[in-house]
Amino acid sequence: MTALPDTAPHRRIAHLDMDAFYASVELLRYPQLKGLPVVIGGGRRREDDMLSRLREVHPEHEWSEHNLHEIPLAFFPRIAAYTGRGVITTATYAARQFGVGSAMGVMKAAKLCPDAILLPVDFDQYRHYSQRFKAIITEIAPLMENRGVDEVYIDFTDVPGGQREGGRVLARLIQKAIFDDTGLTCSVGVAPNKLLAKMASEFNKPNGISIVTENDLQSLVWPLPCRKVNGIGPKAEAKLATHDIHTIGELAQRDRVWLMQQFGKSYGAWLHDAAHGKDDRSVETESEPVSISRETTFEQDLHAVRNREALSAIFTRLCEQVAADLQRKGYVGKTIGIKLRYDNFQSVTRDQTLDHPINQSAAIRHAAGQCLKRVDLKRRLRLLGVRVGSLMKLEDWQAQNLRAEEAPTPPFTESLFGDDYT
DNA sequence: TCTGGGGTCCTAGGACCC
DNA sequence: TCTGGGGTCCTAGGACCC
Repeated sequence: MTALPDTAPHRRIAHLDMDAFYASVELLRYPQLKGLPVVIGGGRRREDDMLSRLREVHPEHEWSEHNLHEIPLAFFPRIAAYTGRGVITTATYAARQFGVGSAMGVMKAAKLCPDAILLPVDFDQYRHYSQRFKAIITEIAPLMENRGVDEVYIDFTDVPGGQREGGRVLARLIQKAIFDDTGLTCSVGVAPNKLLAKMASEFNKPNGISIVTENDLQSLVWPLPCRKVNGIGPKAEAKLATHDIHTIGELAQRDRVWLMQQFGKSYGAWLHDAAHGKDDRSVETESEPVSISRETTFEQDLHAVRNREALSAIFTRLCEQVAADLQRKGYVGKTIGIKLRYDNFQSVTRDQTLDHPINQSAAIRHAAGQCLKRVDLKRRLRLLGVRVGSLMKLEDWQAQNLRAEEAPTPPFTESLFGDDYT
């Protein structure tokens, strides 16, 4: 029997979080906004056509994508001019000083910081930079898990240099490689698992690194509010507070069985583990989507009868968008559902599972139309959504179909399902 | 001047089956 | 007069995350 080498690597998991990602990408295009309060969000309907306005006012200058950095500040839209229902996606650190933060309504932010510049979201641009920084990471450390556009987990354990200084050396290398290529900064936390790494990446923002080991649990993690745990949201926080549990340390002191009685077997046990820094989830490099959906909040609330035509057109468009998404990504799905939100913000969903998976807009619209018949349409609506779930790869479905020698599903045509949502 | 859009996962009840 | 025990699938809602 051979002894384990005494150099057996410690599990080292990194969480990397881009600093104010959307806003930072915008600052690369518009460096003249550096240091100013800038807010990204609001979405749709942005009279953003700064270039055409500039060409009118300053025709002596050749305005193009190449001199965006010369656009005078006066030409940037101010948040105070905004009217609509959007929320904020990101704010620069200068804007955060005013108490503006993500998920806040734009209108509320306008009150807090009326001089802030409001830029619309530009997902294509963010996706582009997202792919770039992720490609840089995987060149250095191939085991990377996507957590959305601006976050990843990375398994440092077996990467050369990943153990040095607890991961600090590799974290610094990755930070530098990303900055050299994109000009963007990020914050990294390295810890024995994802849970702690996620918390650690927040310790030194922006452009920071923090290293956490098992021994740091009591000193660094236990004093934090429970809400800092990824998985404890506003509801759980409030319920914990009713039991006089405010910090992770206070949570850790509670009896496991008692937590399971109060919060349910599964969540209670998880709370107990989390408070003790336990988490054995691995870094997953691949994942298959479970559902694909599209939804939209209307500019004004709509009524099913009085705004029937508008609603019907929106409904059709959502179905077409979902179908296009499915086709582009190569999926079919057999659970078709709708979601709507009433003017009082209450949401309801209905869904229906078909015999066969589909990806055609007309078929989706037909099934979703059936779902729509099962909800109360007397209240005014503020949101409508269409979802396709129980997904499978189109190629798998086709292969399975051939094997079963089933008759091919009849082609769906618009004329077959011309009926609308009532 | 309230409160986006895209997801995942969990729970819980009922249907249905063996 | 008293009524099993799994298992899986479907549906609705809700918590949470980025």
